[in-house]
Amino acid sequence: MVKVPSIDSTDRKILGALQRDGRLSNADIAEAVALSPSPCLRRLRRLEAEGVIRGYRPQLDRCAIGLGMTVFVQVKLQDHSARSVDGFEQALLQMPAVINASTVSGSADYLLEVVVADLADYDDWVRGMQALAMVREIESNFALRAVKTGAPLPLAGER
Amino acid sequence: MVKVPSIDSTDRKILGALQRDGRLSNADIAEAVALSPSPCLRRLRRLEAEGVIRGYRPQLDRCAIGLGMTVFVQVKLQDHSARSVDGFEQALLQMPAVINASTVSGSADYLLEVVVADLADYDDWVRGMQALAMVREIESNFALRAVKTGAPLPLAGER
DNA sequence: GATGAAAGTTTCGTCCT
DNA sequence: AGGACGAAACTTTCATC
Repeated sequence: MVKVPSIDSTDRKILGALQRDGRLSNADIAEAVALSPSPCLRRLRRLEAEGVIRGYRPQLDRCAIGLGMTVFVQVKLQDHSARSVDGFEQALLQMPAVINASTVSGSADYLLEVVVADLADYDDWVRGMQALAMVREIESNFALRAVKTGAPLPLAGER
Repeated sequence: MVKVPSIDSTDRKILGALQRDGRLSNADIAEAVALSPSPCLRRLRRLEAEGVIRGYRPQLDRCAIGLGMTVFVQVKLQDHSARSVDGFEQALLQMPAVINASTVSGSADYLLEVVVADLADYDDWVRGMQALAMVREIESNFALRAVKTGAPLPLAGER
């Protein structure tokens, strides 16, 4: 039997409050969800311990820290041997510019989100990627304008 | 002349510490960057006020909150009239399932990241998207396995 | 930018309902 | 499982060097 954390409606309210402001104190969360601080803190710690909350992050303005360019990169591998797959994924994990990576359905094997300062920086990064023997094909799609970024996850039956 | 927030190396250290733990107290940040709390707090408040730090968010386990499916959706519009573009983007902003959206180079106009509970939920969402008159084409690429998610932004000259 | 002190919060253990 | 209380720890803010 697999462990089912089972999030109830109060937990969802806590997560919702935290998504609005991730630095809310327990007292503030408790007030927001109409609970007293004690059970609220117990729930919060449980959510953290069970991994529902994996951590906390500041949302940074990429341009302000010199990362003006976001690129979505589709990658196809030469083959899907364990050696190629593991080697490639290991390489991804060691590239700071790659902030998100998934295997995907469709014609590509991987979809990566890459952040760099500028085109020259991206060129450097692509060369490093092309140097990997297991990489067959790389397609780059540059983000031109952010329309919606880092929206909170929908917690209810929202669509 | 545009405002240049000008982030120095100490600011970058502060942002780096916060990216490791977004709930760090000012005292802890100060210790991590080898500064006393007073100037550290001043810098932190400045970074927040200038929008370098746009907010704080918990990193949630999508599966644990019932969002087991992530889909990358490429959308082409019928035309690029202001009416179509504005209408479409307005619609995106009102869809909770769309957590990221950018215009992109390449054959598609937009790349969206959509989170839903399951295929039935995604089908519902796609129908809503197809119902928009300005949408010409939708291509869905399902995330099969996350290799790297929500990595911290590279702050130095990292590549 | 550093230091030190005071005031205000937060967290957490414990007990009770 | 939620609520209340109290103590300890911590954070922030301020004035001063």
